[in-house]
Amino acid sequence: MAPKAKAERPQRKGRKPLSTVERIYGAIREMTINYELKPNASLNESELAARLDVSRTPLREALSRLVTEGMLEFYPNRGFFPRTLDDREVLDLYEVRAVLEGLAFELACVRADNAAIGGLRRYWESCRTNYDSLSAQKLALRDEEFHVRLAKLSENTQLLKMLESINARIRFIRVINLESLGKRDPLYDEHLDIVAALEKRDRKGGRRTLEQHMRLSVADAIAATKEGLARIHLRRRTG
Amino acid sequence: MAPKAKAERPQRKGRKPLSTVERIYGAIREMTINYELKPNASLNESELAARLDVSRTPLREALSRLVTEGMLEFYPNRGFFPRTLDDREVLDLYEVRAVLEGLAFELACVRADNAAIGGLRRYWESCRTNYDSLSAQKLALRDEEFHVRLAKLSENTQLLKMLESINARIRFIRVINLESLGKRDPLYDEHLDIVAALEKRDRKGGRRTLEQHMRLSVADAIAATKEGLARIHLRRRTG
DNA sequence: GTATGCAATATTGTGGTCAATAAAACGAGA
DNA sequence: TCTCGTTTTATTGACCACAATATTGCATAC
Repeated sequence: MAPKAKAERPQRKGRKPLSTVERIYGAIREMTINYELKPNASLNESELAARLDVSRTPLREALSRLVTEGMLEFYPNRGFFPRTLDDREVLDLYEVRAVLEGLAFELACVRADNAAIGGLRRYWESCRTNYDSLSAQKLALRDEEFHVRLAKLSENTQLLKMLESINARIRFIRVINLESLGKRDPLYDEHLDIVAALEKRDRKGGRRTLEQHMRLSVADAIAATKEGLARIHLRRRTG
Repeated sequence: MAPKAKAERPQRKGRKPLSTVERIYGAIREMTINYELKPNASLNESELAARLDVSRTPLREALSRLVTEGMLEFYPNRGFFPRTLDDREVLDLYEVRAVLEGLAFELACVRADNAAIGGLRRYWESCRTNYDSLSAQKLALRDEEFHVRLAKLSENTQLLKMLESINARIRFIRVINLESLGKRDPLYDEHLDIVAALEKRDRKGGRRTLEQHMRLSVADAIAATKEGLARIHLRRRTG
């Protein structure tokens, strides 16, 4: 008999069944993003497995995924190491992020229709409510959401994925940065400026505004990582 | 006694011990890059494990790594699926790649010293030998090497990693593209132009040249993926 | 001939076990 | 008290077995 066809790919994500591995992958990802796992020290697989109530096999699969994502490092026979926080890496990521956002903006100028742009504007204007009393944490999430929505307008899936990955890795720093921000209005207005440029399809101008907006000074990066490390250390003491 | 310190991170990669997982990870990565695994069909873990002479446990860890890298897709209870080849994704990756290369170039203009730039020039000039008789495969590798070296001059590790990842994913397409190239001199000369711009620290001009150089037309992308799919299909019959 | 439900088969998911390796603790000698 | 080498302990590496799930094959009904 002729060889029978193998199983073809299932229909793309109707609804997610969410396996064990994917569940704990998300959980561990959140932990590393928030530096709840000691950076720079090997993490104990058995301990973590027990905490998550799974065995080491699926745990290691989840950890493996995080390796290529840059969340963890892996040393043979030594184990998985949560990433450390250093200003070189932060600066590097900021540089890449700025240029990717710039690309997203330019593509959005070309590809997004007015309705979609209107949606972005409405989203950000709706964030005006209680804006000044928001915690830095919440503000960071809304800011991130704004940028994600902008990126979606580019209609470039790969670009979106990379930006989301970078955003996750620098979220901790972003929060610290926003906390130290005295006045928040500039940030709010800059987003509106970006939307305005988008509406005018002003690729060059908008991109300039955006990349300006996303820049992180070396001094700020160093200060933020210093503060971040201190906070991680403190958290450890207090429990 | 005070709580003792946990194991700190080992000295950064003196030489790599290369564990089993990392070994097969690289092997499978190559296979997917070259589409030696049926795209769009679930791959059989037991079979592949036997072929690589390992058990399923380390195999699945390696496969998991490739998921976040975009090389494989994972569907719970269905298994791992080698990625398919579609022109939307190819175009997306090309767009991102162009802008990242542009960034690398600009950073290199600022950060690379003359000696390093000289090294890049010498590397590419050394590629002149037998240039026209090189296989598309070999040419693609040298081209990729050139771009990697350029990216290294940016001194941005994250950027370098992302570019390497993207390059791997589009290598197959690159080769097809290079094959259909009638005359190769333009490509060779463009690289020299880029080096020249770098030597002159001409950020804007060089970036323009570079992004021009890296562009892929929609038509070419469609043609290349079509050809690619045909080739994969053909290989299956004959091989 | 097509469809539907059930049985048989194949494949993935996960826990357990033990070997290999690294880290820690210990002890002898200087 | 420090250093070096040895023993002990802890942790990771990987195979296997079986459970959970999906896929295929088959038979019966319409």
